[in-house]
Amino acid sequence: VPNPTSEGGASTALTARRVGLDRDDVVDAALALVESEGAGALTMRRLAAELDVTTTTIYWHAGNRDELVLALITRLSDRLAERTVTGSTPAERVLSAATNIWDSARAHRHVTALAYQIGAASVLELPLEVALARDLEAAGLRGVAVRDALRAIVMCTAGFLVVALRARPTDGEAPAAVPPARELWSAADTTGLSSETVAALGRAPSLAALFESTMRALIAGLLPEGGRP
Amino acid sequence: VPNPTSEGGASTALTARRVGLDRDDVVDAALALVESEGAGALTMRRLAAELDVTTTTIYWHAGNRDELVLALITRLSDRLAERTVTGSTPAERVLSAATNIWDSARAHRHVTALAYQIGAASVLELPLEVALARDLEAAGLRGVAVRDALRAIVMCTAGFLVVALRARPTDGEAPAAVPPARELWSAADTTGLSSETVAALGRAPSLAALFESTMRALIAGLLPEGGRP
DNA sequence: ACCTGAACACCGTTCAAGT
DNA sequence: ACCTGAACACCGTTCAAGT
Repeated sequence: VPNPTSEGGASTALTARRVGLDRDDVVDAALALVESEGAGALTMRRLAAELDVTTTTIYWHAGNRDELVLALITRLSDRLAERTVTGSTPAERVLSAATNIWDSARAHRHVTALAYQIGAASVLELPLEVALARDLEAAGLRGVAVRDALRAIVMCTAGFLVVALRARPTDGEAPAAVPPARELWSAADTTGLSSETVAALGRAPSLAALFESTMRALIAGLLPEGGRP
Repeated sequence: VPNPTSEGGASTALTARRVGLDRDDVVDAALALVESEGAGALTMRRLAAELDVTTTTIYWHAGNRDELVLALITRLSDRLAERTVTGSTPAERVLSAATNIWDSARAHRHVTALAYQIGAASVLELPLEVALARDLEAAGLRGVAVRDALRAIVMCTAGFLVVALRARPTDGEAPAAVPPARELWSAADTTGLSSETVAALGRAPSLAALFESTMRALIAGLLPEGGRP
């Protein structure tokens, strides 16, 4: 039986062989690993195996795990295509810029979830936040008013994302057996609430639809004259 | 020198001594550990040491770590004092109920952060969410409209909380060296943005003040006639 | 029923050593 | 400069065994 790996080529020394690995290679491999299998798959040993080196080689090129994770988030941020903002009214354009953050995060759910974990979400989203700031200025805001409106929009988006990005059972991450909303609300003391409302509270809303309507309400309250031209 | 621990009392067998431990004792100790030192301090060995037993004893009483964490969150939820809702207009009362969630989460930051991690935030907040639902109905909403307004408010609050509850360097959790907003925005490509706005974006906002103004804007957009009586 | 001791299969990280 | 091998101090979890 032929050996498919490490066959052919000048057989060099058994130990300390030169692999020709780059820091970029390590970060790229780490990013690919997280994108395909989630943050839980990124262990130093697993990554080393993927690159066919020892764990210590990872440390030499990319530092410890925290540094590696930050590097991989920055790498994706650089790669992230600038999304275009559409809409004719200020409110519509701001909504579009916010939706870009929402869509981009869901398109890279594993890395985004990891970025949230270590508090580096704005490192990842920076270019999209800049675009949002521009349309906030175009809507008539300035200085701290832009800052406050931007942070409000970004934070509310983050709130939607923490539930949208939650690891599903199919992900392998095996989330704890937390009771679903239906069980929670049927067991709660809901005296004073109409049964119609209690029933509705037990059903999960459509996140995408709720995100849009919430953002519309929020943006209308944030922009001068509700963002109408 | 006198031995301060395990001295005095009938010296029983060296192994398999009856400790008289309860499942409640284990969950209480786990809760106390997380409240005082954060989720990172909750390891099975550490908890066992705290209770002066072996790790296997924890498993026998409380199951694995996931079950234990869920139990500890449920325990705190039961203990959480019902907070009173104040205000005369519907909008004010809804804001008060939302602020209760915000305040309660910050009063129990470590457990709340843990609950968010495993997606069990609404287990912890359930009583406060019920109170919010009541005032949403009092404001004239019904059924799915209550559900959607409640989820919007709760999710936006969650977004603020993920940054408010972020582990500080003083916590021992040693967060990764993610660059502060100032560095981020001064290095970003901010062409088209006024320098006044760029400077503002580099400074962190007051979270508490921003939470209140954001909630006011959101609630006004969510309630019929903006929540005015 | 309640608890221990030992073990298994993992982690991140460090350090002396090789080429 | 670049990489290995061995080790340290941790994890969660299981299992046979004790009383």
